[in-house]
Amino acid sequence: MQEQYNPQQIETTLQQQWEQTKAFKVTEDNNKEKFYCLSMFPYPSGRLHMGHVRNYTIGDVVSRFQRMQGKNVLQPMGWDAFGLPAENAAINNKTAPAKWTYANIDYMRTQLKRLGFGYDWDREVATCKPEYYRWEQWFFTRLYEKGLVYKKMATVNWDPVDQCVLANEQVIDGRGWRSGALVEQRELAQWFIRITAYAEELLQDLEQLEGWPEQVKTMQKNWIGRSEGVEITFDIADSEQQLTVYTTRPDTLYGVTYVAVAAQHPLAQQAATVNPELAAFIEDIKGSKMAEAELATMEKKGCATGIFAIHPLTGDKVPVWVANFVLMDYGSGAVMAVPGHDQRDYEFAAKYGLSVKQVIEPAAGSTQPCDLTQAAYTEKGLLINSAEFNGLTFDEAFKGIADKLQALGRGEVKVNYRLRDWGVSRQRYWGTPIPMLNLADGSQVPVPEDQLPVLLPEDVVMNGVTSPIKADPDWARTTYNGAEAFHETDTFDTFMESSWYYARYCSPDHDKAMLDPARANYWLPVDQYIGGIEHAILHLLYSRFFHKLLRDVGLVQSDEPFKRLLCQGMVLAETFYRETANGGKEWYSPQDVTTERDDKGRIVQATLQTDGQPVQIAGMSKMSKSKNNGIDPQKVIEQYGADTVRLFMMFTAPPEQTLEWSDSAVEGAHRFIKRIYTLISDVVKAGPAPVLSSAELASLTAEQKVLRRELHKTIAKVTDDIGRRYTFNTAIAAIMELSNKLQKASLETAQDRAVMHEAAIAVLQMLNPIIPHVAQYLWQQLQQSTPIEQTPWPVADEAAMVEDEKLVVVQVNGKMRGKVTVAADATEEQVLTAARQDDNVARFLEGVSLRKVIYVPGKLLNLVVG
RNA sequence: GCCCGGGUGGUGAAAUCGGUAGACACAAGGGAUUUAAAAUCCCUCGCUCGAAAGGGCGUGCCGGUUCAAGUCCGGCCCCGGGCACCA
Repeated sequence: MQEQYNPQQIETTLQQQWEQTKAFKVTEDNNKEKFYCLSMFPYPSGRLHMGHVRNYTIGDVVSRFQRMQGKNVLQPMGWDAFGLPAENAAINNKTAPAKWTYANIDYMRTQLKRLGFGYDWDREVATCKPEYYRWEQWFFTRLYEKGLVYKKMATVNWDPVDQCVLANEQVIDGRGWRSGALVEQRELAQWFIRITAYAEELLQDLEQLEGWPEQVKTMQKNWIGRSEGVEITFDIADSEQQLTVYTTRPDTLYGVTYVAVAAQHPLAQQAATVNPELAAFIEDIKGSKMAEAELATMEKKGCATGIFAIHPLTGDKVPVWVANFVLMDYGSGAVMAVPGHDQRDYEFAAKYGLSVKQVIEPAAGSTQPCDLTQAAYTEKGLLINSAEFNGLTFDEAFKGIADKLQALGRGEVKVNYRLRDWGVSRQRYWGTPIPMLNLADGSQVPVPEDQLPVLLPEDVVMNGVTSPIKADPDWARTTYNGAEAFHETDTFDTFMESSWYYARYCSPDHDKAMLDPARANYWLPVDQYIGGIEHAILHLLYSRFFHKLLRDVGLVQSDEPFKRLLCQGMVLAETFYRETANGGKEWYSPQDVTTERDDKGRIVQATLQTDGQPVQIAGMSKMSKSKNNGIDPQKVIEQYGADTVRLFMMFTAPPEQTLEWSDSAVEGAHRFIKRIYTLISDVVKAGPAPVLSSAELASLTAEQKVLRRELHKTIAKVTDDIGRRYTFNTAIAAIMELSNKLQKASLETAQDRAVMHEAAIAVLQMLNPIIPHVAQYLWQQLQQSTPIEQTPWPVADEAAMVEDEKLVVVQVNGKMRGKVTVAADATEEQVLTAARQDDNVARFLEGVSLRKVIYVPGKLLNLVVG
């Protein structure tokens, strides 16, 4: 055994062994319980960042733990390889997106291997390979045949200078990121998948996801946004036309004083042809961005159309306005406005001098003041000014008004969802070509199955504006039934690829179908999925949707893809900057900055290493390129080894919380490994240890018994912390406490050594999922021949944990005044007697009478006095 | 703006079902070892009053429930994630 801990040597040696023996390759085995542990696959951006390291360390710890529980564990890895950054990098580096992506994958794969993650590398997938995306294309054509795919006009961000579509991310302050031109909204025909057809099931099935965080389920529920309301038809005055709105507050129908429509609404468009002021207004609001956040915070603007709608119950004429907060893409593109009982409508009415009508008055128990000169009254209450519905409650009025509208043929009760269909068309190159053909007559058909895949050319030159497959007139040209046809040149949203990769890992080599059902159904659903909270809605909802689609075409049997979900927090680091001459900020990497602390340990000054001059301290922030505060995992591995990085990640914060990078905490993690190294070293040096026989267990000294009790309590806690609670930080803390005690324990007698040996074995096994390299190395030093990851997890011995005494806290009026040690089976009276004998407790009982005694057995005694 | 989280010592955190607030670490201070340094080991460490025993205060802010509140309830402030074309 080497005197010094040498992580580089230990880790690379073991990693080579794992690679050569394919130590983590798995196949289906019906004699073992399966466990499918999946971490969200990375986008191959160039190098791993700390967020990846954290995500994959958690996954690896869970996988290795489950393996030691005797399960058949599948832990795969792959690449979410299509996406926008590859196109940008290709332009900047004068290369092709494919070449850049493959180079990144190769580099990042070596990084993952250097971290010692136990992946079955034979299952690796990259979504940009035809072997992968061909099945996605095939699946899309199936969905088309099932009527779940359709084409419609939808709005995109349009850069009028570069003549290209921009992602929301590429629009900065309303301008194109490259051209700086004011972005416009433009309508394009795009493909949609009918996720709304599954809205109800996606909502209902959240209930079976017991292993999901409540927070994520709530977010999905709100996103789907099921509501019950009434769809109401308004006639248009002096016209045959009609206008449809949806409302969840039909009880306020008598309070409607105007109707608002989107700029693209047919009525608005029509009115604009004869109304120059309206036409100018519509032109003006075309520039606003399409993000919902933008929409909600922007100034509400409107313009009267001159058109009037007829109130379906009163017959009154109400004006129709165009408003910038009504979107054509949502619902019918029109809303009824009740300024008396909706705050947005109220503000809009106030701004444009529209009338406000009160039709609800507060019911008993109302918490909101009702003063329509100040604000809308938005609570549900009792109806007034509503003809025969006066005096009714919300529920009564809902039904009464809905029934009346229905009888008049002017409305019906309808369940509505906030969820919108999934637009999957992207006007970019580096993605899966959409497998549809445009025919001469303007219709579209799916690419026939025998012509799949539609290949994306990889050897291309990017000009930064037009997609190479759009720029090349020959790429799209083909034939269909002997006639000329053109391939769709849009590609899929990259969420398409990430919506089913978890299933492809089960049979990644299958070339006859999307999945091999036998293998897929052995492994699926995923038992534990781990990834960032930023995916709580979109990716996880799309994957759940895809799983149901896969089920409905007969490829999988389960209803949900991920049984249990863990959302890990972000990784933050300190940020430092200097103001530049033009008032901007130049950010410096924390790795190039030296900090000084005051005597309380607070950072008081930071200087740049290269020039020794001070920099501004700007606090903790998510590791990012823009703040230049990313810490390169590679450097840390070179300095301390992969085990230290893994231990730091797991110890410093619970997995779902944000984690703050700290160089000194990394040092601390490294020190702990060195202490374990020394501890095992001492055990090895102390000489051979007998196995503890039952006779010896009976003859242990008091100290040995205490040590064994600590050991087995620790085993119980660590097993619960890793296996059930996923609080790896407290599991590690418990092992640290135990090892602090082991360090002080005697190794003199054979029996001492036997107890210590038992503890050393268990400590290494418990640490193995977290720091597998050094654990295996030390394991070998203890003359253990089976690789540690193949050994069963230690089991806590109940008999060893029995305590004969308990510490009971004594409170007087809820304040801690003393502690008494009593026999484990002491009665309440005995504890009370012991408490009264405590000097300090007695002091607080003097001169007052005991009114009440609360006793929590074996834990706490509260004496209420007065 | 809407939806979802979070806020505890100098710092990261712990307290699992309402029962000792601060486990385990980091930083800092003191000491041992060393020719010296590194490494290692030992001690102190929420604030405050006190020589000590011990007392008072303390989990973002205000209020409530309870024998007992970091934990439950109501209101507020601040920070973070998502908002449908970043992944």
